[in-house]
Amino acid sequence: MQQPTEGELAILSVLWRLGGATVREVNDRLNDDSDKPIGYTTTLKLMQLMADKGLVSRDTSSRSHVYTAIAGRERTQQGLLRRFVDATFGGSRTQLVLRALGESNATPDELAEIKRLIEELEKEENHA
Amino acid sequence: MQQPTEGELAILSVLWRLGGATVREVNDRLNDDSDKPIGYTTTLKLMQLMADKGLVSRDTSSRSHVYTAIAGRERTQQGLLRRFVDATFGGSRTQLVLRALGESNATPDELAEIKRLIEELEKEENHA
DNA sequence: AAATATATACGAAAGCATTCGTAGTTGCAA
DNA sequence: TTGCAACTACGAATGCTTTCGTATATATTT
Repeated sequence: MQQPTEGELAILSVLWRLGGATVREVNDRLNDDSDKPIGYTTTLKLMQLMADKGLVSRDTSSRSHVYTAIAGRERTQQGLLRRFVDATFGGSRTQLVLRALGESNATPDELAEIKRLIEELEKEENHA
Repeated sequence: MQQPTEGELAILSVLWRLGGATVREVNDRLNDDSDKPIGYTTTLKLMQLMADKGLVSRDTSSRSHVYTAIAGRERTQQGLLRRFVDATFGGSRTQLVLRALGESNATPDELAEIKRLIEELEKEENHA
């Protein structure tokens, strides 16, 4: 599965949230969040290209085609994360985490959740 | 300070390691790690553009100009991280961290270091 | 039925990063 | 001093993503 570009990722994010959506719906969502408005045909074109690449499927049975993400969210995030860590932190996920936590405004709950995960990982270590 | 592109970041990484370096030195390093060789003039051009953008400074007193990073490593990583988290994890650093740790091969030492950081952050929480 | 709104399709332009060819310069070695 | 090696400068080509204009078809409203 090919990695999405930044524009494609924005569209995938909407599809992950909505499940399935028309170009109109996606384009509206994109323009809700966004500063600079994106033209309808721009979104359409991008989604057509994504269909060609296999990132999304589409149901063309009604006039307004309904698109659905094929690319999985976790898998896609993992792939992008790998690229980013390689380029920016020399491949060290730990460095990334340290930098991310260092300036995050993580809430106590979030910190607790991360700590819990770490403790689980440590348990796995011990079992191995 | 403008964010570097991916190619520029690769060059900055070398400069951060070496302190100051000529185009030849940077190009050699890039081609050490890399699969696909990068032409000398390609690196030269990129570094010239970086000088224009203020990402690096250069000492032109000798024939081989010596380049030095102006962009700081931590600051640059922070900036790139923010962009990435916004695009890929909807701005949630916590999500990023959870995903990064979930599949990392972090060593026990690294896990311990992250835990230590979290505990420090929790202490700060309490003080506030 | 005619006018209007909303779809898809698609070529092409625009924007940006990267790559390279080539010209011209400077140092060094034969 | 002649020639070769290494350097800078820079225009231009390439490649990729994004954006948009326009043609065309299909629904909906008046």
